[in-house]
Order: sequence, then structure tokens, then C-alpha cells
Amino acid sequence: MIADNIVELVSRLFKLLNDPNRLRIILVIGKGSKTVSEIMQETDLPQTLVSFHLRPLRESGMLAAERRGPFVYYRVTEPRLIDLLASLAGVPLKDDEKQDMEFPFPPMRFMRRWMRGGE
Amino acid sequence: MIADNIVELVSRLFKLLNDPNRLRIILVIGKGSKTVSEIMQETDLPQTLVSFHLRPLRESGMLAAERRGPFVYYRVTEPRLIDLLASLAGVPLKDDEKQDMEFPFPPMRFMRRWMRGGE
DNA sequence: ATAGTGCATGAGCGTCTACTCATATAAAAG
DNA sequence: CTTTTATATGAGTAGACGCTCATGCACTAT
Repeated sequence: MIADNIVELVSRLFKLLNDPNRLRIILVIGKGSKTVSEIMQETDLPQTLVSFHLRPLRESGMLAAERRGPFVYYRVTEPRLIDLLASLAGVPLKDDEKQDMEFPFPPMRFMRRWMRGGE
Repeated sequence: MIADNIVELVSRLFKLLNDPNRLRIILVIGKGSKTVSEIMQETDLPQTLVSFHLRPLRESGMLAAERRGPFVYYRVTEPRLIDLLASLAGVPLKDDEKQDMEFPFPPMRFMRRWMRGGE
């Protein structure tokens, strides 16, 4: 009764996004464009780990890579994703995006209730 | 620069939702209330697996359980979650919810582009 | 050519996850 | 009380996942 393929699709989406480091990478890129080196610096993750996470994000089409000289620039193909993540969290995710921040839907602050537990 | 705890929280949310069977369970419950037996029937999952998945969903507060006689009724504590999932998929998830379906934000059909790949 | 950055990729490894099996608890029925 | 139905829980297991190390490829500079 519920389209099974839809469930699989949404599941894949969440699997792509459920890792803290992957989220950090996406959020560091934000609505702009960053090189792998910049991502490394700003996330404080080793190069090989950044590239490791960039791969599935790129292959899924969520990120786009463009080589310019020795550098590879990554950008989020659909900037609304940034707003979506911010809306889920119920807060702007970057100080410098507080201005042009527009929630694609009313901030779902209620979701934060479910994000507790653990350490 | 990006609040680290926020990233952890969103990550936990996606971890709670990234399993196909968990999504099926949530969507089968929908905006109503169902017993474990009903969920078993409608998802075609074994009892022990349904209970296994219900636990973290209940403990996180995403689902609420209420015992009535020998049955335990589960419901989604925040029905907007159903609309959220439907919006992410870009489609109504249940035929009988097509009418009173209201997308909490413009259907993010673009996300479906990222959900391909795999088998 | 050679050396030096910037980035990607494959192999290996420990840990987590989804699942199953067996069993336990709760309520109702006989 | 015993049995049956409804649900929960702990232990065990195979596979997936995140990570690191070593190495390879692309581009630039000398």
C-alpha cells in the first residue's frame, strides 16, 4: 500500500546524510564552493577521510566537483538542502548565513526533541 | 564555526530514520494509531523485528506507546513528521491521505535525484 | 625529467547495525 | 492455575560502515 520503492529512496537519502562528518562537510561547503583543502582545514578532518566521504556525496549527485588547476572545487548542487538541514535543526547553521537564511518550511524545532539520548 | 552539537543532533535524527523497515513502520502508523500486530500484518515483518525497531523509535520519543488491554497502540507523536517524509519523497505516501495531505513545505522533489544508484 | 602539491582510490581493520532465535513478561481465557 | 495471545528483551551473528594506511594520479614548478 505504501510504495516500496519510495521507502527505499528516502532511506538512501537519510543514509547519505546520517554521518556527522558528512554533515559537517556539506555544511562547511554551504551555499558556496570549496576545495578539498579548505574543507580539510575547516572541518579538521584528514585529507583521505574528506575524500572518502566526498565520493558517495558526489556519486549520488548531491555534490558537484569541478577541477580548476590543481584544485577541485565542490559545491552543493541544490542549495535548498542547506536550508532544509537548517530547518530540521531549527537554527541557522552558520553565522554568516543568518541574513539570507530562508527556511524552506517552518522550522521543525519539534524534531530536536528526538535528537537527544546517547552520551 | 558550525555548532558541533547541532550536527550530532541532526545526525542522530537521520540515523533513527535511515532504515527502510523503520520508515515502513512509521508510515504504516501514519497519522493514526496501530497495534504491533497490525504493523506486523501491514508491513509483513516478523513480530520480533517490529518490536526491535519500535524500541529506539519509542525511546527517542518519536513514537508513543499506550497499552489497552493486551494490545499496545503506537502513534507518531508529531504527525507533521508524516508530511515531512511525504514532502521529501515528493509524493503522498498513502492513497487515503491524498486529500488531507498538506506539504509542510514545497515538495522537495529535487531530493529524489539523489536517491538513485545501488542495485 | 624531477620534485612537490592537491586529491583519489584500494586494502585492511575494528565497530556498529539489522536481524534472528530463544525466552521472558503481560493480559485474557479456559 | 494453566494455556493462549500479544508484546518485549537479551544473546548471537553476518554484513555494512567509518576510518586509516599506503599508494596512485593530476597538475604545477624547477
